[in-house]
Amino acid sequence: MNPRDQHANRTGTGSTADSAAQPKRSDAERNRGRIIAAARAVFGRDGLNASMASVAREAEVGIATLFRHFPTKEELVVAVFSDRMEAYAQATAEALADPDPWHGFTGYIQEVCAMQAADRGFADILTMSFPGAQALEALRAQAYQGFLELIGRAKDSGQLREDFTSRDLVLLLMANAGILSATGDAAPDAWRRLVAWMIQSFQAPARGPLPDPPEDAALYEAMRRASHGVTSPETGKRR
Amino acid sequence: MNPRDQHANRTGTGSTADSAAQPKRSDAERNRGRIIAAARAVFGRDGLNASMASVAREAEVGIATLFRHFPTKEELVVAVFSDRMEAYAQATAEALADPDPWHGFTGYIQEVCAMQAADRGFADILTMSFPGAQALEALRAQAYQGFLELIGRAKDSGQLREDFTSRDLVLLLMANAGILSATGDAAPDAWRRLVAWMIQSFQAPARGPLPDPPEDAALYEAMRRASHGVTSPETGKRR
DNA sequence: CGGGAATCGGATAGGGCTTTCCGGTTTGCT
DNA sequence: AGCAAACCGGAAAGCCCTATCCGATTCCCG
Repeated sequence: MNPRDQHANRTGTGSTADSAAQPKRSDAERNRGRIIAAARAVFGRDGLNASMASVAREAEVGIATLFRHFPTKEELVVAVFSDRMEAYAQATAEALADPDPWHGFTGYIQEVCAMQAADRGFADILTMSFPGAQALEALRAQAYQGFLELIGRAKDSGQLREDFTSRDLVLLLMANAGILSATGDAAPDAWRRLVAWMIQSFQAPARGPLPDPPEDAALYEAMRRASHGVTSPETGKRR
Repeated sequence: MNPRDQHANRTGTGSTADSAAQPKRSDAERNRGRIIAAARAVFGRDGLNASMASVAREAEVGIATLFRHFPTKEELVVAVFSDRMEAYAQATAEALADPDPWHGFTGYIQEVCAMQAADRGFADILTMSFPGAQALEALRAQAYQGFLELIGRAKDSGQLREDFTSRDLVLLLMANAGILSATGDAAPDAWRRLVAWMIQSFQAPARGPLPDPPEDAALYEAMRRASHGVTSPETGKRR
């Protein structure tokens, strides 16, 4: 209808930033940078529930400018967190390089939880799934594969309980997100204590039986649902 | 100005319900019951973020009727959850009656976390503080005292790690709330696995040192802040 | 059974959120 | 310098939230 409606989706396939795909006007390029920087700050401080308006305010651009660059909130989230997700995936590689399997395993868990603590938005992302953002999900899958390898080595070395599952990391990430969101910056190091308790429990030998972990499919479903309250205002019942 | 504006605050001092303080009209009494029953169902299913409108809809009363009975959302919350809070406080008494200190201790933790899982609203309440609701806070304090006693006995029996603190229960409740809110009913038993991991880690002997737990004051501050996004819609930034 | 007061409940205020519209401004190229 | 295309950003639409207003209804008591 309106010839003005050709939203700028030439920047990429909707995934991460191709950076210099096509030269845009200088002010557009500059504003894109300001927006991403602002979003990084705001999401990091307030989590993914921060409003688009607050991002625009922080970036000192109009709200419409924000939506022209990122037609949907999810696209902004992907643009902002693709690099953190890369760091997340790469952390498994570094953990696998550790000669001590147990040290690599525990170090990885602590590192990931520290990343959650350092960036409230990233903490949300790790417990959500965005089926539409292939770039993000591919990196998550990559990290998952690396973690599986990490688990195998730690079990083989006899230092990780045999009944530990990759789903237990997901549970820990969800639990950690709960502590982070509850304590906020009133108790910024509280999460370390939880992680320490859990890691000591992961250590072999087992101290007792455990209830079965949730199915992979169930956890995926939960993560997929969680991402649905983010783009549009809270419906008042989800969660 | 308007002679009709004398909102019914004769019901009490603004705290909990005095129940049968003053005989009201039969329809008022009936509606109060419907509202509380509806709120119990809605908060239990959707958590404290459920809207007042949804409670009114479930109760099949007008929105104004709801607000006349409970002028603020917090008052409704207090009225609905005071009995659950009593059960919470009483659970410590039952746990203390257990001849095996460790069994009493672990049973209590599992019981409380199960209460969180069974009622999403109560899960929220346990990680929040409502300084204005003396009744609720008194019960919480009572439970806290009982738990301290439980801790002492479990430590004396040599089955609980010496470095366990009452604050660790708060952390566990926050972590559990995180898992519950993330998994929803996609993985309704996932929380049991977290609790089992944690309890096994609490068991003596210690497997290693732990980072210091957060200060009591810091946790209280966090719980106090958390309760602020509940009565009015999320501001999106909250300082 | 009738009247007055207590109670009900839809409409409304006022604010936040995401997303769209469109007149005004800036940019880059000639 | 000049001009068209690209871009900006405030205002507004549409939805959900808490909380209030006020005409219509119901209850209770004499």
